[in-house]
Amino acid sequence: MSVRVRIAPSPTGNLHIGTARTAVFNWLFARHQGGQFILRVEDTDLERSRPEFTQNITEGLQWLGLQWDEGPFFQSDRMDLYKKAVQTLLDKGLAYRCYVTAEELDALRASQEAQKQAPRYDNRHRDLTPEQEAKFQEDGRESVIRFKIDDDQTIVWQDMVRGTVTWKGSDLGGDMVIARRAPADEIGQPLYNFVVVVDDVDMGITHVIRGEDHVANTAKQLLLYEALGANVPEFSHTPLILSPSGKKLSKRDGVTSISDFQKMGYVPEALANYMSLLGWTPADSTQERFTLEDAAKQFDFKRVNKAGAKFDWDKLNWLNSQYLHDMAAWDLVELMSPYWQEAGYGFDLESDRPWLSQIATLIGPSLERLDQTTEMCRYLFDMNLAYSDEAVEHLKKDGVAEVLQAMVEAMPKATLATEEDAKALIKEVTKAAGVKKGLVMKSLRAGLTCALKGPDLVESWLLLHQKGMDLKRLEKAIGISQS
RNA sequence: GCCCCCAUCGUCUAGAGGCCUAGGACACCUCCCUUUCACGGAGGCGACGGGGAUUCGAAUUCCCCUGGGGGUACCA
Repeated sequence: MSVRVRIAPSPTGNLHIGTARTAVFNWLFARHQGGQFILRVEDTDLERSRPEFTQNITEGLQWLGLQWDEGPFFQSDRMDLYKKAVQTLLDKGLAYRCYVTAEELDALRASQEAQKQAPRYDNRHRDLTPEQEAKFQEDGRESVIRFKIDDDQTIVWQDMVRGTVTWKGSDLGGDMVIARRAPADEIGQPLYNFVVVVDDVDMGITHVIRGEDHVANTAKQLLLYEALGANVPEFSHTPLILSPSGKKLSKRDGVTSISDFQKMGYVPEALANYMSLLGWTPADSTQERFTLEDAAKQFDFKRVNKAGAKFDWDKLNWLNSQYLHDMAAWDLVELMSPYWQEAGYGFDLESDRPWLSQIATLIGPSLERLDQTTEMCRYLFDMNLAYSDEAVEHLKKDGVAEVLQAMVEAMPKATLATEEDAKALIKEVTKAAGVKKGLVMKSLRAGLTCALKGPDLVESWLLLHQKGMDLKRLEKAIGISQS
């Protein structure tokens, strides 16, 4: 039988990194097995689900390179199927209507808590007589539908990452609600744990791969498979991504949605690479950089960890920088240009092509995240750029104005097309002014780039020269130097 | 409270009884390259949570403790 897996995000927020990592594992497994990867949007919570989140999720998955083979399917389109399944359980006597009110339930929980007992439903309406039920209905009580859970049973499954997992029926909290409150002659909105099973069965899912936070759900769902008379899939519960403080990563931890990572200038290859490394290692554990395709070739749950992994920005940044450094100049230009545009820099992708490529070659190796290109390249675009304090301090030193003046005078007579040209000119001015070369270099850097740190000076100069920015900058710098 | 799970450098991890004086990567430190900053290169620092047990031999097996995490909805 061919492998079928799914990612089942809930559109109650943007694509979360935890969901994305689960998607990565599902995708890798599907590809490794030559199976199908299915996208199912779990929007049974009508209150919290929003279409823009669905869009964010699908775009994020595609951006990461996690293309699905089937879907997206929406649970909100499949309500009839679920209600029919609820009815089946009702008919089989495996589920029943429970008329307990929210207040009664609260009271029950409060007393359990007071006695330091685990909160659980006491199954009080499991065996209502027809007369009792009629009475509740006459009183106008609505009902939820509960699935019977036998306290005495033991639930066992072989988890592909955790091995044998055992659960006691009595630790499942009593008979579980599978459909929300509704008038007693209707079936209310079916709930998560139930619809998941109906869908996984209906869609022929062979392997359920999800986060460790779902283990208790799996125990409940296994009972539902049995009740529905369906084949049980394999389960894999992957370790969670933890915040640097060690807790399950949540929205509270700052950047957690894939679209935020994208905005910050992470490339999808790096992020996907990093996510797969969080909890999985290739057979050759020294191999840290790989594409999703390469990982898929050898992906195996035997090499997935059980312990949660803390999210480490440093390592992600490093991986991202590696992808950036290896990128062809023009590819990098295309990724950086949106940031330049946003900053209001003037350039033309067509006519400035060679110039832009040179910029990419120059700063590419220093780039860790794409968004850094804005500040890193500002001196190449912005004539109103402010001088750094250090640069001003240097410019005001004795002799600097003279050096710059000598350069300004020598420049119009020289050609500045190659590195050699620039170096020759520096040498010439250094000699004529009778100063140390270091002073010329530093002054030039301050005058030309408005800072004391930055990319290679000569290369930068050449780039500035092409746009006629060098002479203007130096003249402005002389003004500062003499003020 | 109750249930379940986990436990190797600061972090991600390799390790499935002798190959371990515990390997790699990130971070950090030093040096080299470079009259700047990065990049790159070469080194360095740095861990088997504790206690028992099994064994000739344990990071690797078992038990207890401790610590951490997850779950405990008419959310997903």
